Amino acid sequence: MSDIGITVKKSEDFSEWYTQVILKSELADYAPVKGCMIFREHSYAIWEKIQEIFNAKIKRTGHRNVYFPMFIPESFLKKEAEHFQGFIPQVAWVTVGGDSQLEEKLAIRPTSETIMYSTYAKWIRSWRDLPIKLNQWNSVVRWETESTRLFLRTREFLWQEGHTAHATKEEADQEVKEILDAYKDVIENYLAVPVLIGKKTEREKFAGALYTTALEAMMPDGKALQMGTSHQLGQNFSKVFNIKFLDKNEKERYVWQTSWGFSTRMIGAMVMLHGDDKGLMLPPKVAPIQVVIIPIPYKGVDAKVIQSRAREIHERLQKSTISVVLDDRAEYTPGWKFNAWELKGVPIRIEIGPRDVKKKQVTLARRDTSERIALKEDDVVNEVTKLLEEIQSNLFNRAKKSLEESIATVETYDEFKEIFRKKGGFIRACWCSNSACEEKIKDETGATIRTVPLEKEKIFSKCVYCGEEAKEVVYFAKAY
RNA sequence: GGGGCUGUCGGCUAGCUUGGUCUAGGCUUGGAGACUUGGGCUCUCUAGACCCCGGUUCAAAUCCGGGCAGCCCCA
Repeated sequence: MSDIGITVKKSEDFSEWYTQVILKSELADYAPVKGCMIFREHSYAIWEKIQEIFNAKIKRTGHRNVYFPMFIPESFLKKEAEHFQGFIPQVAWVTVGGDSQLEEKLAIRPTSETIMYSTYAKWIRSWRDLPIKLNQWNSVVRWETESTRLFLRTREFLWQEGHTAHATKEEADQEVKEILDAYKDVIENYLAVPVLIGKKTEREKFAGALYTTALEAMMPDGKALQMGTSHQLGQNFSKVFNIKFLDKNEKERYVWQTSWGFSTRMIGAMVMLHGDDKGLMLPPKVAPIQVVIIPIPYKGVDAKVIQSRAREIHERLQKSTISVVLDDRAEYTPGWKFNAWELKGVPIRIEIGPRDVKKKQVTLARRDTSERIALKEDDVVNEVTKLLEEIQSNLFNRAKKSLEESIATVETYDEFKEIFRKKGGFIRACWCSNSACEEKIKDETGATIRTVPLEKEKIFSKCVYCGEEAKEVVYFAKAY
């Protein structure tokens, strides 16, 4: 075993394992600037898949893509006080252009509410102009000073941000929910990452929002990772940016708005959740390469026959919708290739050797179970298609099971602390809805309320901290 | 926000405590070739490094200061 592969076990040194998987599978690399990363072909291809899937979904529901500039005048950012307070510590500024000092410094967007909404004010006059449902794929900069992690926390990251304006609160509520459902579909059914869905508390909500909904996943090290957020902004921004319209009754009204986003950090979640000691394990639906074919020639046996069989199978799969690569490089041994492609997370490997040729079969190897299956050549396309689906659901089911196992229900604060310290995960507890208790728990344990279920769960005890009457069941965890 | 650790060929590292044959060693990778191919084969040849800036000293990979970058722990 050389250093080409992963040299630590996921279960023994999770942090080191995570870094190695990303670097060695060539998903990403470090950039020369602190906290910045390079998305290499492998991770960018995954991101493109995600874009494809999500674009199709939101376009079906009337959203369109746009691009707004990355520079935001300071005065714009300051208009909504809460928003400004929330982002100011992390904003990177441009103060000089060429050799002249700028009159007003420009923020490099940490998010685009302000620049987009100042423009929405121009575009919206009448109820006929509504709704506006725009999305953009871009990068944002948040100048993290704490330690940064590849994909999870970087100073610049890729994301999509959707920004809508509606005539009524109900419509905006509906939009928040619709996007939340779209996110759930992408994250669970494509990335195979199961999530808890709910609202954020006042303390955790987006700066400037009326309320925030979010999707939270649980990582193998017991920490929760936020996979996406969808905010009801109310009229907070429309009032400060003066986004008004005349309704059908000729009455002037402020619009109701939403914003929502998910970022490349979800790729990090996928890596952590599905990867193993051999490296990456990609869910078939987002894997840039779903199948790799490795011919196994022997000297003395007719190598040409094996080559041509491999090509034939390759062609057959290419004609279907399966994304397939034929690795017929002579310089590497089959064993070397097995390891290399497993490291990259390819879901299915097809081996074709003398034994297979003789029996008119191919040998399939599953990345998720390491199982080897012999298949009749003629069944390849059908069987591979079926198997890809099976691997997809196997990955999700496994992760779902571990999510469920990570949730511990507690009634007392002692239990809370004990379980939280020992294994992390989600702690399900009753809460009095008082921010003071939430704050104390965070100070004393580091756990925050990750989510308040949308459909209230049945109260089963007093508030876990203060012992007063509880108002809701919530999920605590340490956050990434 | 606080504390700690680290930085040597592309990767992993030896050397640093006690400055001096270090002209920086090994493994791996990269390049050329041979031999092979059902789990990272083997052999030959070859290329490749002391993070940056400053200081101490006859002499710095080694000691000191600063910077940059990475990692860990606590809040």
